[in-house]
Amino acid sequence: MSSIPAKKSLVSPGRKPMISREDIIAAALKLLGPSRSVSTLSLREVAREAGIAPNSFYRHFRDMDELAVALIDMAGESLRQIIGDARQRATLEVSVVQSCTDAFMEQLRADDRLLHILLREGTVGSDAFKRAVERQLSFFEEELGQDLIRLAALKGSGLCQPALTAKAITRLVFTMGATVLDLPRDKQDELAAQIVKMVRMIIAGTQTLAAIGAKKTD
Amino acid sequence: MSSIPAKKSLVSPGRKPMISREDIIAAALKLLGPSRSVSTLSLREVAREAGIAPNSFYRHFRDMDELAVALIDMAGESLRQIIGDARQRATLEVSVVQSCTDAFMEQLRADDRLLHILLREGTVGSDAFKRAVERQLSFFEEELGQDLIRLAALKGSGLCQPALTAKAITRLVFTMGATVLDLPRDKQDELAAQIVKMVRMIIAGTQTLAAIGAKKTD
DNA sequence: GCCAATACAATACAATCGTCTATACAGTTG
DNA sequence: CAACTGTATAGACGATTGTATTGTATTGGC
Repeated sequence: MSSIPAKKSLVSPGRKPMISREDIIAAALKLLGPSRSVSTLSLREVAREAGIAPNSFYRHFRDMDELAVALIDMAGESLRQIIGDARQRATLEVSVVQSCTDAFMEQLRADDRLLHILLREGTVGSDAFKRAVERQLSFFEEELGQDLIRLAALKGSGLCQPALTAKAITRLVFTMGATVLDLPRDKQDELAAQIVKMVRMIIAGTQTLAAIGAKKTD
Repeated sequence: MSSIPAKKSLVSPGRKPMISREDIIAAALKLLGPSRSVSTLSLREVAREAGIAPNSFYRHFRDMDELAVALIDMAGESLRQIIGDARQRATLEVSVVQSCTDAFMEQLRADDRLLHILLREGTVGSDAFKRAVERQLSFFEEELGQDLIRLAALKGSGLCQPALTAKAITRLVFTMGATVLDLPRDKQDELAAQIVKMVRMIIAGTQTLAAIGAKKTD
């Protein structure tokens, strides 16, 4: 992506920046929590937390919306990294599904603020914000779709509309994940188990439909 | 459920109310839209729209939060009514799934503000608000679960964990519905078709898993 | 007709918001 | 050294927020 002060001379005369984009992002993250969403953050509040004057915010972001989009992009990249790792750790013993959902739930429980944002704020906020969330979700769907195809080929099981299946799984897991965040610790495991079952249900469904479709075309 | 001035003398001397709870709710609904969520509404704004002084708002609601919960409850009841009708209209020709999702999508397209709220604001807002949404969703799941059981008995097909299946379908349809709201008219039908397929996928999955489970216990 | 109860309006308050202008500071460059 | 330049700050503006207080209009029962 591109940082805001796009035009930057090779040497930079003038006062050294006291604060970076990342510092502001960190400050914003510190303010966020289970009962505090990005859309309720004010510019002044973030600036206060970052220890800068309200106006200094503008040196790094055009407005709060741009900060929000930056947060979403970070969240998406972070989670894809995590899931990517989990994918590679998956063996023939531990299924990809189990491995990935485990990683997902672990990250949920780690109270990852970035993940919070990605899960729960896709439906409110500015258009730019919603589009950013949608983009990250579609990245996920794409990767998951590839996974499903690979998995089906490996196991020789059918696969009905991989893209659609990936979309269903992604959206379902993300909403369910969002509700997990509001649950007390002791109920989280229960819901986590439910999520895994739901995913298996969808996968079983796509395989069954594929089998029926194949039979019909015989 | 209960109006705010709970203590009401049997006889009521005094000025007649010029405005009702419902008027305020109507004003709030008029302000809402695709790019305006309940959580961004201010008390003054609603009062202005309703044509009353800011303070008069308190005669009917304790705060904006209570208004929001009232909206959610209305939305839930409304949609359940609609789906209930669709359920009864379903014949052997037109499946319950098709009939209900059709009714759902039709309501979506009708730009029903109440439905907007229910779909997209479950993850932000106050605890009371989130709990209200969660409650309405669980009502849905309950009814859908009964439907699934009836359907399975009728068709003689298996059914693996009806409650879980109902939950998966409900959550998936609701999130997908929320993304439909942000789509241009011409893409909505496409996504609507996808949703139906996803639901069929889950149902196929639950039946398959039930069959496997039955075979195992043989 | 009067009284008490009620509903609403008017005004005001402190707090917060985003943003504008002007200014002080810290480096680099000549 | 002085001049320039980009950074950060200070202060203020107008707007808006939720709410407390106070006042006024209207109604029904006596």
